[in-house]
Amino acid sequence: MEGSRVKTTVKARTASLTRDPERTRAAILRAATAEITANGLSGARVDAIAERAGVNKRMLYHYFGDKQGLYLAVLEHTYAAIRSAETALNLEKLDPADGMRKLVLFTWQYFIDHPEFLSLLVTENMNRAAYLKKSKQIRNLHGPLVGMIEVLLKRGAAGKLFRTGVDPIELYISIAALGFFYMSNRHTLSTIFGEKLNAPERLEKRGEHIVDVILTYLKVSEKA
Amino acid sequence: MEGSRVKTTVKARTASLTRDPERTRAAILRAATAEITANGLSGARVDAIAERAGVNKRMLYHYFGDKQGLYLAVLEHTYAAIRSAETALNLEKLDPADGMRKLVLFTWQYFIDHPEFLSLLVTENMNRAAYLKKSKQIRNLHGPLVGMIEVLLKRGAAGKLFRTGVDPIELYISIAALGFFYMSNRHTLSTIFGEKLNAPERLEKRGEHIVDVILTYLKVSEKA
Amino acid sequence: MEGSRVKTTVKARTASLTRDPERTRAAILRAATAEITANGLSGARVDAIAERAGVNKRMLYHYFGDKQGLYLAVLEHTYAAIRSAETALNLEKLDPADGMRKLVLFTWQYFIDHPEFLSLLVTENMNRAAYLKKSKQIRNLHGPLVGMIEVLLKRGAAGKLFRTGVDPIELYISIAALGFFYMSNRHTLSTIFGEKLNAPERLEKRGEHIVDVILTYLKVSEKA
Amino acid sequence: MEGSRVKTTVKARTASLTRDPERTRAAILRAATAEITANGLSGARVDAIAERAGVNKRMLYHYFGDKQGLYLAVLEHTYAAIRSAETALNLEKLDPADGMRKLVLFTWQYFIDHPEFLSLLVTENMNRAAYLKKSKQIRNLHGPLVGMIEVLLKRGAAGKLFRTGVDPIELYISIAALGFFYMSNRHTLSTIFGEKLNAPERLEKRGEHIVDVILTYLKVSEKA
DNA sequence: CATGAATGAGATTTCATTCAT
DNA sequence: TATGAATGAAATCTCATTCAT
Repeated sequence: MEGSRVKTTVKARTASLTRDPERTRAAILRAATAEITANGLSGARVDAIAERAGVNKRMLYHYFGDKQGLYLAVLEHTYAAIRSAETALNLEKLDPADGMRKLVLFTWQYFIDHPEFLSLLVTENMNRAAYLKKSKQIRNLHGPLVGMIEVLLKRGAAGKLFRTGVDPIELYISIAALGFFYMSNRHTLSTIFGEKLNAPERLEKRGEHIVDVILTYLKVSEKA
Repeated sequence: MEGSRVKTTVKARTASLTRDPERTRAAILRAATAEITANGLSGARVDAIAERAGVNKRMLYHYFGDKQGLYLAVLEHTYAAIRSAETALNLEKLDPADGMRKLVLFTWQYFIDHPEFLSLLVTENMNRAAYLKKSKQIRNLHGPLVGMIEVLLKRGAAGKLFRTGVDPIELYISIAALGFFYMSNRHTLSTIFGEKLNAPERLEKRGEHIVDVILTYLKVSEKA
Repeated sequence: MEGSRVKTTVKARTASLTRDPERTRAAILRAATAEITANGLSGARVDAIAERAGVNKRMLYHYFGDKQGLYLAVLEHTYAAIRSAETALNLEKLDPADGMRKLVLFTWQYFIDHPEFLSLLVTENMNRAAYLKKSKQIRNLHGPLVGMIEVLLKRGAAGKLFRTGVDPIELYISIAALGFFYMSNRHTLSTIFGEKLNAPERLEKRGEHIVDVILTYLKVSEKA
Repeated sequence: MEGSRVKTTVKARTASLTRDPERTRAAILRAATAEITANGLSGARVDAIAERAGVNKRMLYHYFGDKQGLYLAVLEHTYAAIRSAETALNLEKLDPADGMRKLVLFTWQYFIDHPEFLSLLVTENMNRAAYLKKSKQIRNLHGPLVGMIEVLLKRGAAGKLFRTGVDPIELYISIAALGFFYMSNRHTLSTIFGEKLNAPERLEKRGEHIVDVILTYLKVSEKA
């Protein structure tokens, strides 16, 4: 069996990574991210990771303990990246509608640019978030995100621009959902609908649609 | 490794399934669905499926060829179920807004009631829809769904109830997205936000939110 | 490293052990006993056991779970053998001195005939009896042995043949010690003393010596 | 597997053993003794030894060649210690019975105080004394011990205190056996008999028992 | 149709030892 | 002298699949 694993040709071991621990570690992490997001945790092969990274298999164990430890490192690294990018948005300087639009588009673009983030979330949910629950580092990362959205909503409501009573977590889940599902399920969706959802113009159109849905929802004063 | 596979106690082999081909086949399919959706395709164990089904391992091969064949059967069976349920909705008899509300709530409820459907889509997307592409049966299933939505939109636009120019596929993806993402990612979302997204009252609230978002979007005449 | 492992040529797989589970299980157990007693638990190789047994390596895991499970089975099997042989001695029919002589000589002869028993005890003590503690089966095996000795001592004391106040456990340990140490340490002892302790006439002489030491101790009425 | 290896926390590397060859060597030897006696030769880990010793792994190879060389050094060092302690007993000044008692008690106490000596003998016997045979140094160490016992026996026989015809080697083996087996097998013995053989008062009682057995044997004039 | 013992290939992990710095 | 990253070989264990009955 195992007919559906994704294989990749060996990365020409750039300049033979001798005696540069930091670089070796990073190479392993990068390779593991690629292999795990392509094949899932149980589908990922330690051999393949080592080969991709151009290092001896033994090194994975040296740096990360075991396959699970490596996965956890990948997870933490990947989560930290998006949350740190979000924090850099500086939405507080924009007016509420522009701030929200920026957040929505950023989120959408991030999903497009980082398919490994999507895959990893998918994998981790198949694990019932078992690893995520172990990582304090990650769990503490999300207060700022919610706070950011709360401020936008309050300012929008105060200026009579947005409806009131919106739950920031519910809203964020919707913002993420509209982009995440489209990207993470693009293979089956493209197949059943017979359209190339991956095409650049299609992606741009989708981004506008998401902004439209979210802002329309926020701007209307009365519930439907 | 393999610390995160989900195991289940053996299902009391109901009256020893000897000499009832149809029942044996169904038992295998049910067991395979459970095992695969719990652990993914590469995480699923043939032994575990046989044990769950209470049949001899050899039977899997007899009825389904190999693990991949079994997976394909599970996929087809699961997809056919939702599409057939949708067709039974008879939306054409309702007014556009009620019809849309019914479709949205049906979809949401279906995701709640059929976690195996979500898991299977997730798994199949990790496979880049390789199996789905092979199954003509499934691909031909989706014309009616799109047609159904198209009719609702046209009737709503004609009656000045809905905005015009809405792409039915884009809309369906959004309807599905708002529920799918919430459910499929509930483990990580619950963890990072520290809330129990699975609680019944939370699920009901989410359903209303989704209806709200979709109908608000459709009813507004001008783009935001 | 690992220069001191004991290897053995493959046992001609007698009549190819096809489809005879009981025989396969027994063959594995026999091979495991040989390999583990020759090399210790950590020195024993699963591959070597499979080869000795003439079965596929996979079978060890099929029948015994893992290497530790196999070791536990070996331990239980080996312990049960000596205790059952002891019970068959029927010492109650002999007069106390003859009974004691018989027990001592039996114990000594058993150690000569079953070097695997000695090796296994040695191995298990290096494990701090971790496996033995887990096995209720074995722990419950030793009441009869102590009882048997107690009866002999009482009858001997009642007949003024043996001294009084002898602790049966302490005595049994001495009986075992005088033979066990000689056999289990024969390699180093032969080396440092430059004598072949393994020679048959030497073994017989040792048996008489042990009987002499134990019976002299028991028969004397006053403490030295 | 490897569920039974004994691990220990790192010994605070006392003031970083840089540039003190003698100290480094001694630290390695001490650590190796601990690791090997705890886990056997094949169970001992080079990494663990280095960590225990607080030195770089490369140093083991520098000083001792390889793991086997290190083991041999441990063996020689440990054997030399007991033989040198024995020589210091000065038994020739005591009357035969007191001399014998002193030797017996010394041997017993030495086993109590030096569990690493017992473990090492056990390990070396599992190796069939392969290393010991290579070490002339050790083999030449034992003449004096036998001589010492011979003198005691002769003096005792001459004074009509001891029986005649006692083989000093056979006797020494018995003296050692009565203590060695009790200590080396204390884990399994404590388990099967359900008593704490390791308790201080139990150890003292055992010492008296051994003296009793040996002296009773020697003092009786007629064979049993 | 049904069983479950058996297999071979390959997965993860371990370990003594060497090498560049 | 000292470091610890790096290695290759080999160890334990897993898994889809086949085969004798």
